[in-house]
Amino acid sequence: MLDPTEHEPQRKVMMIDTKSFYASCECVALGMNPMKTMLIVMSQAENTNGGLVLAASPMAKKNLGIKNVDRRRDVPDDPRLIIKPPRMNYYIAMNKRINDVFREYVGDDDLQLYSIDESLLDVTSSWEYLKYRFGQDLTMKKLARIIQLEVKNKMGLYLTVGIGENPVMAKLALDLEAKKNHSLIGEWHYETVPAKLWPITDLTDVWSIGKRTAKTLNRLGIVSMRDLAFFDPYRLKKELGVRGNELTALAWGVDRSIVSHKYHPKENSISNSQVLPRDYYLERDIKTVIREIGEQVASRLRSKHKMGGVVSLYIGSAMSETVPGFSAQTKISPTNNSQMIVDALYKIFDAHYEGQVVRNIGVSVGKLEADGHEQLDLFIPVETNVKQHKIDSTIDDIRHKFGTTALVKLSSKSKGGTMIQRAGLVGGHNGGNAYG
DNA sequence: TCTGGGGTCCTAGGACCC
DNA sequence: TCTGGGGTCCTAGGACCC
Repeated sequence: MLDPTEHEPQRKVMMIDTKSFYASCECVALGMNPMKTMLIVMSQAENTNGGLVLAASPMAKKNLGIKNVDRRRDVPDDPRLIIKPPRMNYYIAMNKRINDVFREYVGDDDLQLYSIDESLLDVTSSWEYLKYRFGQDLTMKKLARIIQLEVKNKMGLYLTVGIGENPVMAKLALDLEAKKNHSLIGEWHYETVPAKLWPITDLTDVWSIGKRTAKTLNRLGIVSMRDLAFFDPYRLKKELGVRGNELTALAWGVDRSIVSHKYHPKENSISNSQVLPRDYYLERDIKTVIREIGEQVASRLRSKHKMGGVVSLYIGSAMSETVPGFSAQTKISPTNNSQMIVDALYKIFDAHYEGQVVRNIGVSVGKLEADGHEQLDLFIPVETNVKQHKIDSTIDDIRHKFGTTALVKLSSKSKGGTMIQRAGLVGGHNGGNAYG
């Protein structure tokens, strides 16, 4: 077979993440070295049995065997271990500083923020400039080292760098090689994919392949990435639809997307969800939490000046419950009004609820659009609409000034409410300030 | 894993229209 | 009516990632 990747884009791409990001940020805040300190960041929400490990420093992982998502009870009682609550806003600020460093090496168009601790850099178009600046013998590995050192010197953080000829290859190099190398750098090319990717037999190690997909592939007799690469692509397409095509490309390290052509995924939905601290038996209590989460989502919509046109509710049953949970959604006329969103949630709930014992509740609002031109619902008197808007804005003001707990509706103080315990959370983690 | 939380994308199938 | 086919919109559910 001729080289099927011969005509694929050959660019200079890096996927960079920060080693144990949250934990490392806490280490440097204490003036300590992230690679030499045993530290974990642990949330302390009521419903996680007193805490959940969100990040562990390399030494905490290595010496104490702590893993992310461990529970408090799994954490050994060791006097050397430093335990810190999460401060999302601080991590967001640190992430911004790191990306400011990246902008010295690539233009804005060639930088894509992938997650809170991962960024994609395409240095193809700045390569000549970079060679001029750092020497004609510059290589991607050398450049990775230069960037690592700058961030280490400026902020005390250690970067892990995956280098590839396209975004997905850089991501694979990061996940599958860089993290294991002492240099914290991994470099892949199309030619090295067979040696580095194909031997993998635990398919879930590969980005975008989860447990279910791995199982489906196994069922087709595919037990390694090599098998995947050579599996009949037409049959795979037939079995898995477009996903089949994506998987074949993945096995060859192929990805035709270009960073500077990145499409800006417009924010499509805002959601909040929680595992309740105990099983909920009473419909009234369940509805109280639905209202709280609905109000929280509505408040986030308003602070982003967005309105949502579809509301969805997810109810998860307790483990002991035989009746399954449900999720359902409904279209609404676009709004960010708390009462309208909660009303829609209640309508969904009433239509589907069959008395289940509940442990999980989620609310999502989608079809977002900019607010400011809200259609007034013709069936509600104008004054009511305006008045409701005023009430919501006032509540938001108070929450901004005094924190989320300052104003909790009376029913939240009943047994069902969880708002008080959850106050101050950002993205489900403790934001470390009044309002995220 | 007796239950973390926020988010995106894809698909199947039904309703409805031309 | 034992009737075709294409397109769009909508909902429920699945899968995966950080």
